[in-house]
Amino acid sequence: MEYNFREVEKKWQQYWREKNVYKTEIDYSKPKYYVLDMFPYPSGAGLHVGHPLGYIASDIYARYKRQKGFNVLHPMGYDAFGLPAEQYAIQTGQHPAITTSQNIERYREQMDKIGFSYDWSREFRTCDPDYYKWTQWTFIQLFNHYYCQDAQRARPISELEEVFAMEGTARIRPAATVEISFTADEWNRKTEEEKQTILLNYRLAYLADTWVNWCPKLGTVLANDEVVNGISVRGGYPVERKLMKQWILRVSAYAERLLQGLNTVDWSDSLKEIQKNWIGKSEGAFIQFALSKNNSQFSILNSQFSIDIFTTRPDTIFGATFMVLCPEHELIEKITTPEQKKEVDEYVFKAKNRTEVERAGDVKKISGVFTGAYAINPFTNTEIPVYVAEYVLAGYGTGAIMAVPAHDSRDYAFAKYFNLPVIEVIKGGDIDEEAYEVKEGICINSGFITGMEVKEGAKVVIEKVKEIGIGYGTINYRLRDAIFSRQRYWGEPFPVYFKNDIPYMLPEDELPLLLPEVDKFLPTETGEPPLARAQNWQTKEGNKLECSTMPGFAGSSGYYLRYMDPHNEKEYFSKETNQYWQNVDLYVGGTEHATGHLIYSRFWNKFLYDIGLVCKEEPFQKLINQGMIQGRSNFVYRIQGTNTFVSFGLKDNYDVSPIHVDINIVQNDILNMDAFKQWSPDFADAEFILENGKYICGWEVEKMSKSKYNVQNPDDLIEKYGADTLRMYEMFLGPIELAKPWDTNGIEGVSRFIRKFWRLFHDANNEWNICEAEPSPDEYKILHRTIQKIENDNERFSFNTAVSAFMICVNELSDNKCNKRKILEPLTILLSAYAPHICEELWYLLGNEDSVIFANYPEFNPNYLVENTFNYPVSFNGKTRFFKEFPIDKSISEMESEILQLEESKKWIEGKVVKKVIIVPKKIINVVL
RNA sequence: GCCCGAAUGGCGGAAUUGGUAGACGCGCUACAUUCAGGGUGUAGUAACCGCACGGUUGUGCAAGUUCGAGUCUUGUUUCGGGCACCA
Repeated sequence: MEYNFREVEKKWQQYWREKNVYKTEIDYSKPKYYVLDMFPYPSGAGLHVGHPLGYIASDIYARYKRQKGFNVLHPMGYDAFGLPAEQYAIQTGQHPAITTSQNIERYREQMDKIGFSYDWSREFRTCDPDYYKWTQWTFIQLFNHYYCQDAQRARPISELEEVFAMEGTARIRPAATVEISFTADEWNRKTEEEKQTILLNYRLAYLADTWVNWCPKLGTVLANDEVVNGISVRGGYPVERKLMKQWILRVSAYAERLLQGLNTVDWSDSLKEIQKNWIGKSEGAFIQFALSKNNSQFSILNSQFSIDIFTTRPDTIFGATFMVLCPEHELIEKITTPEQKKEVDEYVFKAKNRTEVERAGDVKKISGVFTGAYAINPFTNTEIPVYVAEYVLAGYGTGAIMAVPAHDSRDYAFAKYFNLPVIEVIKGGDIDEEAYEVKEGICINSGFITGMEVKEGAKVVIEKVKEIGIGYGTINYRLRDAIFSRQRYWGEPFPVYFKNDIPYMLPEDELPLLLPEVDKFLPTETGEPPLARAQNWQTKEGNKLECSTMPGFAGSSGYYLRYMDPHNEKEYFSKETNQYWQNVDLYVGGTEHATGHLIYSRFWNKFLYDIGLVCKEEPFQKLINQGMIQGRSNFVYRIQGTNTFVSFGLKDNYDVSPIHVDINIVQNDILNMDAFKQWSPDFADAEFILENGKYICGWEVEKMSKSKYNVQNPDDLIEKYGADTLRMYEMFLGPIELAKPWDTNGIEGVSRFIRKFWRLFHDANNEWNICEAEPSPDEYKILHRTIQKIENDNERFSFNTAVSAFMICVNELSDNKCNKRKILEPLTILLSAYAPHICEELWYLLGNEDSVIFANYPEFNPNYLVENTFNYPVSFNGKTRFFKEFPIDKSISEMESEILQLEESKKWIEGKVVKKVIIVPKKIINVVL
């Protein structure tokens, strides 16, 4: 009988579900392996073929690892809080929880059809109170800790309070929002409120006024990685800058460790590079420039102020001929002279109110205004003018710079525009033409560093400023703190209440703080977030609760930990489960999370590491980025003004316009003309100009989208070809990490392979036909070459070449008409990671249901001898099967009786009667430690 | 502008350590089975010259190292990705 994939796949999926074969428990007799996919946000559109690509790869690897004797944790869940469900709720009034549940149901259905080996008993959603309780709990811990820069780790805030009471800020260096100092006496005299306000300056989760990306259309703030070119990633609305009181995570405190940690993980270089750039470490100096006392009536006042700058080029300080402040700089109003005030105020007002889009729009346009004030270059002792300009950013360094026009192109352009002096301080350039921006060379016109190499000069200048007491060498990071408040409904409520406007944490035993019901999912009339609409949104004592909710990345930052112990009601996860599962060994997902989720998660994990909750500092040991699957659109060509369509090869002879056509009515670029006529009433009476009797469509690679009619739904492909074929074809498309267009054309090849594999076990009349004879050396050779190749490919995640190897193997066996059990049986195990359904069925037909697998040494090839062997139970298609090494000098019956006497074998086989013993090459299931 | 990565037939892509380039699949061509279609099987398929034996060229482009380069070095072009007034 021909292979009936519909029946077989349904049968085994049901079997796996009913018998819970993929349920995973801690098992100290086996080494652990944790394979994780980036869990999906369940959108209304369901899965398209791009989504499962990574899931299939990780599933293959998980199954492969199980065969190798590892205890594999392979869970799945949903990132369920988020904007789309809320936007939908605003439009329709339907509660986001309902939309989310429906979408999840659809996702689950689609995933089940692909035959994944997830342990679904561990599933949870980030919107489950049982889960977000621990998101809230972690937030409280962040609030209760500060970052000690000397110890390079988080410490309890209570320790800081003790130090403050004993010796003030004199000797301690906590990471802070603003540098402040006070003595123990001053601290002890402060009121409780004042103390709490000061502590916010140090907490890892703190509340502060900050410039945020405000999206008026969405009515919420967004994190930097949620904004691209001044446009919101979700929805594509303009984003502006606004000063607001927000919860913020002090991610920047971990900048150095986030950077160093990259050296210890196995990620692609490009991904590490992205994170490195995002963290943006630069070494330089912090230097104070005193303001000149000579200018105007502010002279007395000015002597109190200095302009603090950060520079990576202290060696060029002799060329600093002016200074620039960002428009947000607090010094501006204090130093601007009356004559300049009007102009400055206007400039600052305009700059502050410009949206990010507008600002980004004219990066090249030079603008700025003189404040009337002068600073003093501490080394040349000359007065240099102070400007305000947009090209200096508030969020980086100190928001002020010393401008060295000779060696910085932006300063150069600014100096030329305002006619400011340009002093060359590094030899080699032509500063009449352009700025000479090199990082090496000889210093000139530079007082005591003249003649030195640039690097040496920088060192000497740093020593000198330190000596005078106006600065020091320092390291600056571009990584900014993460704004953690969202003015939305569908997110985790903060476990925070306010007393006299000071925030306090709820007691841990009152968690979870449940998301309240509201009448509408919109902000209130007074502009407060939706939670302000909730009845009695206050504590038992009547204190006001926080109305913002947490952002999408809150729930996804620590979800991988919860899978270890998902039903624990007392803890996030138990120490024991964390000790066993440690961290994620293999994480599979898209690069788009490089500067978002993957930074936040690492931060989250490092914090939990500091407080002793997790045993590994890095959460994801190896990471694979599956490439995006692009769409492959098909086109028909209509002759202008007619309803006649020209085939691709002839279109150049006519004046045609291309029209997207649904890829579901095109096969191998050949249009199904009848289906086309039915596709849209517009085309009902279409006529065609054909080539060789066929209508050939054109094609192009584009983003997969509904409007381009190029979305390929996995369900349709499974219906037509089966899950095993889909799984193998997605792998066959190309290297997992490469972006590639989806092209259904090749799927026939894999489908053919599956049928061919099936036919190996059957005769010409499709009757079961397996031969028990001893295989020939040539046949063994085919098998063992394949085992070797697949093992190799699996280990280096080269799934596309592995599929090729299977095809070659089956072609060769089929050429030799080889239907020998001893060849096909091991192949079935080998292929089961890729095509689990057909292999499970064949295994069953082979009569191997309750079987013991023996591994032997193939006699003909000593290369397959492996020195260290272990007797492990192996898991194959979810069922644990006993694996025992088979010495060459014993007969099968001898081994059979030996194994049946073993206590362990009875345990492993769970009381089942062992019917038979199967011999396979040991390499397939050997554990290599 | 800066930082990564890639470039191989009509197409997707192989080539694991510098050692027969083009595996495997799609598509295409021919033949067999068949009323036909589908399916299956067999043979061919980088380009050029040649009936054929065979020969020449060939991994974006230009040089170099080497007995030998798709692979290493330098320069260059194009495409993709990241960052983007980051001082």
